[in-house]
Amino acid sequence: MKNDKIVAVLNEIADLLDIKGVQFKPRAYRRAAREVESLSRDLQEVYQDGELEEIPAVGENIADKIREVIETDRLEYLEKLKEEIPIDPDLLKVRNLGPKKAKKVWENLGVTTIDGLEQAISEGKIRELSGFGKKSEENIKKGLRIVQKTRGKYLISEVLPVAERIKDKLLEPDLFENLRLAGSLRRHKYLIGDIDILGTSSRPEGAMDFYANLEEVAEVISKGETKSSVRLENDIRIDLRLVDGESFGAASQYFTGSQQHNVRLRELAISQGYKLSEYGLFRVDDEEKVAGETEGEIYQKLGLRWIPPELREDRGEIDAAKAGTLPKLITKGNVNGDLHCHSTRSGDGENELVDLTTEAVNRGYSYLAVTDHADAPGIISGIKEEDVDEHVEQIRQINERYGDVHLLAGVEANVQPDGSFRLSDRALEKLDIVVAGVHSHFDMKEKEMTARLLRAIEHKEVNIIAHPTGRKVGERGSFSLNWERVFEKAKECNTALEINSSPSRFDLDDRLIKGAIEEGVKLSIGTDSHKLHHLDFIQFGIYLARRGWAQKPDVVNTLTYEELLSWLENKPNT
DNA sequence: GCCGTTTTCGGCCCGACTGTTTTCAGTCG
Repeated sequence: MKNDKIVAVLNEIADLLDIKGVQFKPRAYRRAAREVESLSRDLQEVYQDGELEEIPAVGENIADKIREVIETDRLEYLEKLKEEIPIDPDLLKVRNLGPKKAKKVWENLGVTTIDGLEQAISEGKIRELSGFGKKSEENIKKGLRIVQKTRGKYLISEVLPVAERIKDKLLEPDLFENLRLAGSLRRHKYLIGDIDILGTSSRPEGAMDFYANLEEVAEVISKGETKSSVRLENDIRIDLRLVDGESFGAASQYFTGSQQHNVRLRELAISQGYKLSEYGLFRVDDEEKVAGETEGEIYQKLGLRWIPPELREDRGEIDAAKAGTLPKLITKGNVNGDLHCHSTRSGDGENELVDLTTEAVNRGYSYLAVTDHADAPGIISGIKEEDVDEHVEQIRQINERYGDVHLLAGVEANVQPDGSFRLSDRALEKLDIVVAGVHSHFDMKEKEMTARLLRAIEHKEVNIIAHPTGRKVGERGSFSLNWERVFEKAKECNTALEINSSPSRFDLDDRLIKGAIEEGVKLSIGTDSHKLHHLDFIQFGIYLARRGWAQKPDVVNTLTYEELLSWLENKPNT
């Protein structure tokens, strides 16, 4: 996909213009970058169809620049800017060093990189610059440590339990009347930068003191009466904001974000003669407050339905809220089963069938698919052709003994480089469900990889494509695929694409989910469980689905057992 | 540089905290 590259180019232009001190243009470039980022289409095709300028926030000038990058793989305008300002874009990722200060260290000290900044600090040069001092140096030094150590992001699966625990602790001594997790965590993004907590307290000073002195706190970054930030021992940062009860809704709205959503909302408020801040919605004429206690009344006063936090990304949700066409998002209660689990039959699986059954019943599931690895190169003791009968028989026996939940006999078959499978069609036919996934040869060219996956999608026994992009979070990128063709084929063949809920994968991601749904493709939420507690990952898959605007009918494991069986059998002949 | 129930020019979100500034600029969210 060219989109990522264009997004990077546009953001880099914005950064450099910021450093130059240019007004407003950086904002324009950033908005365009955001719009391109949220496209579910490949920019190459938008370009070929001559529709670049139909992308919101992309006008004549930016469209020209996108064209130049696509055609020549370079951009003269950016190259000139970089010559003029040779600052490495990574330098701006250092906290406490914004465009103005970056410009200063560059002009006065010739610093253009993170390494250069580190050296300038160690030589004591930073504190001598005008506008800088000992404290500034100290803060930049801290920022430097963070950027080098963590690159700043954590998985929701790591952060959510921490946030819940801190919130519970804060509630213990009766200092807060209200507490709510906000920010990207409330929007259920899978990567979280920091934890935002919002509260009300009649004793703000005591509340802030208690917070800053929690045993988990390693460092107090800032501390005021309404806002304090700390860093925990594990380096995660928490921002706590206190507001009055009558502003709690406005503050919830504001601190939940995203920033882009908020900017849009404020612009909408202005166009209607209002001013929106974290304190409430105010009429401009007489500064009268017209809403603020709940989020709902703010959206309502602006002529909108309340928007679920997962959708607040400026991806069309405001227009949908205006038109009353917001999706009715899938919920945990809609999910009737898990369609990707491993048992001890997979070499790397630890779940006994009996335990899986019990756990499925505990979760109120009607069915659970046992999709053990099929034999393939690199797979430890996968199911071979001659094991299939035994696998099926074992699951049938469990089903006879425990009537409360239906186990489905399945495999996770490896899609070989040519798109075929090692198990014969006869073996696959015997199974209730077949999940197919790519587990090797990740670096094929887009054309070959697309052909490989299309062949798997149209195989008459394949029901679900597992972890369709192959990416592993923080480890391996997606492989190259023509998504329009994948979506088209998946829809035509009634093959579902998986939302793999395992934190190491989170694949598909929200943007591709939205794209798939728009093309009419069915999705399946699976946990890829190898241990019993992995079954809980289903929650993260549902979060992802919600962020991708998924509704109940889009997801096959919201079907009842009978409906699911009929879906599994209803594969058109291709 | 983009955009428009403020339309083809004149706007572009808003506030808290910090530090170095002696009245406010810079950064962040």
